[in-house]
Amino acid sequence: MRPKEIKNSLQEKGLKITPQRIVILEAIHRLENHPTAESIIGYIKKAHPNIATGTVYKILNVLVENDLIKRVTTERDIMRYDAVLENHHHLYDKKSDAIRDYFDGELDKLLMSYFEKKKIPNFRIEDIVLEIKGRFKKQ
Amino acid sequence: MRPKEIKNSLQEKGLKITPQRIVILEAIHRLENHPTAESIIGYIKKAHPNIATGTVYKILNVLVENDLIKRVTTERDIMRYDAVLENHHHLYDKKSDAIRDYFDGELDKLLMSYFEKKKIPNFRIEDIVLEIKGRFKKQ
DNA sequence: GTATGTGCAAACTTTTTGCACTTCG
DNA sequence: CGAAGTGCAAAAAGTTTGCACATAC
Repeated sequence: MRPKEIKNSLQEKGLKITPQRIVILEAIHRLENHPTAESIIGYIKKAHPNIATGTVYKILNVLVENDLIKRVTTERDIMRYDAVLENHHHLYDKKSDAIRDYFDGELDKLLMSYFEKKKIPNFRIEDIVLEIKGRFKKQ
Repeated sequence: MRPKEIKNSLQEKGLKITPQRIVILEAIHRLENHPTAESIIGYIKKAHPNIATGTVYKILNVLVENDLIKRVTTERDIMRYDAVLENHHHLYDKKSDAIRDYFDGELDKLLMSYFEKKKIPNFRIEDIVLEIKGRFKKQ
């Protein structure tokens, strides 16, 4: 994602374009493996030591509320963030805390047709994300 | 789950049977909607006001480590627990914080056969849980 | 009796909040 | 210029830890 696109995405949501927001969005796009607030702060402070921790948290909440980033579901009590907005799934390593993205359009179609036939009573599905848990093999 | 079964499940794991552990296991089985530590503590303290908060957290960790309960994945920084051990999926309400269980053996078979054909490179799948996000309809 | 578990309070970690100051548009 | 955003420090929220005492087996 280029700087121009980041600025546009903020503007489209009616958010002011500030250096802090740009830097945080860039960091989440750059950092692999669904960073925590802590790792985003660590990464950013190298280049921008004056940015405040509280500001990072506030901005992360604003970005989530405006659908510019997503929170990743985990079993832990720490929040992690994802810059990928297209529909995708997550691979969770059972031993390490690694989480990787998994894209599979064929699977998405399969699920869509499955749930078109089989409705869940009293529930309107908007979105399905698979938590695929297992182990990464050393390559 | 009857008291006898709870005791057996602790015993099978080589854990000592204590009143605190029994009460906590009962609470998680009884409380709907995947309770937080806080709601478990609140529920328990009504009948057992002397049980310590720290003890509840320690016991929850022991129970998770011994596969007697599971942590539920959420986007929030609060841990929630699940007493249901059989394979199942979760329905997340986008507006409230409600999470309901969803059982679907047909879906499980479909996914199993799908991933038997289509392997994920460098990953060994152990378990698949669907996060089905949407809205509960008022009935 | 001894290993294991509990109660309590303090510490720690992560996130939120309030308010004066600053900046974007 | 005014609304929105930031920095800072304090507070809140959630969880863990250490240690003396208690209990299960």
